[in-house]
Amino acid sequence: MNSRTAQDLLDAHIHRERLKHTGQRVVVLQTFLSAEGHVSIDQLLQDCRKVAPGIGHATVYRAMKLFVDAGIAIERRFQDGQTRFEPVNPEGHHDHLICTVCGVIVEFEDPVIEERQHEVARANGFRTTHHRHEIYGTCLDPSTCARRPSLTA
Amino acid sequence: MNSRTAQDLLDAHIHRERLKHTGQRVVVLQTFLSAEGHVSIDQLLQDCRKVAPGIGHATVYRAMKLFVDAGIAIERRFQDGQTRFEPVNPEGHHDHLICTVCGVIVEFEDPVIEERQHEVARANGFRTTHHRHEIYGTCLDPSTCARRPSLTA
DNA sequence: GTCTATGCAAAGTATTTGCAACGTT
DNA sequence: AACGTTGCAAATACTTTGCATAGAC
Repeated sequence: MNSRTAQDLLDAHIHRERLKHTGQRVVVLQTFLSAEGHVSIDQLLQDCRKVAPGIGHATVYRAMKLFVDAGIAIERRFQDGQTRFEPVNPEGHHDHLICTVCGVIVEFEDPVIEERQHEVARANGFRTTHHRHEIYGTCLDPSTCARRPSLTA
Repeated sequence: MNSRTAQDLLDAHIHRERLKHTGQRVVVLQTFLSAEGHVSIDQLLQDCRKVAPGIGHATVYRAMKLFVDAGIAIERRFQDGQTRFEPVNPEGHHDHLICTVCGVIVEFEDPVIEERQHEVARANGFRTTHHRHEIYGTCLDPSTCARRPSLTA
């Protein structure tokens, strides 16, 4: 999602809910959009403080919740205990491949799996709303893998 | 997994690691095995206390970690913040369908999806070790769905 | 007797909430 | 002026850890 769309979605949501525009929300939004996907609150807070030193952690939590409501961000929880956020992708969702050694997160999307999930749900008397699919493994190329910092470090 | 196998695995692990057999571990193991899958620590603690009133929560946490190490239990985290445990299934793993209204958790296993995951991983230069796949949706049958207590309630 | 396990309380994480001061409209 | 927002601190929820005592071997 580009900065333009995100800002429009936020404006619309703020107007709809009778909320207010604030400097902090602009900072959190810009920081969030310029971070590479899958940012943790902690990382986000640190980055925001480079621009707005006085910003509090509760503000970042509250802003991210607002962005989720506004349709700008998606909340993700992997296995490391921290909630991470990524920008909504208007062209559709994707799932994740995660290396347990170096922590790199790769996005994927597979129509066969998507299709099959709906069939499985239907066969069990469910209507699918969303899903979570994470494949854990290790990078086959040790040279690039070993150099990246681990997710759990 | 039956009680017999679980006990054997635990005995083996205890012997291997030079640990000790204790009454509490027996209680937690029996309680865990007789609970239907996906028990939370909290539920487990309450159930254990029916049999052994003095048992502490730390003991249950420690016992479950031990069972995971022994290959008896698997740790699962769904979206509700609590860690849940289920017995290891020796015939292979399965994934989950979860109703967001009533909270019922149904297990599924689909060879097409399994196969496809490995291909996706390979295509991205990964070797799969494990994965997590949860499909969220709603029960199509409202009569059974509405009667069950919600996961998030 | 040695060394692990237990129960309690305290500490640690991640996140949420109460509240007075502040900023937006 | 009215009301949502902020930053702080306190509260909450879940899990882990320190420590003295109890129990297994």
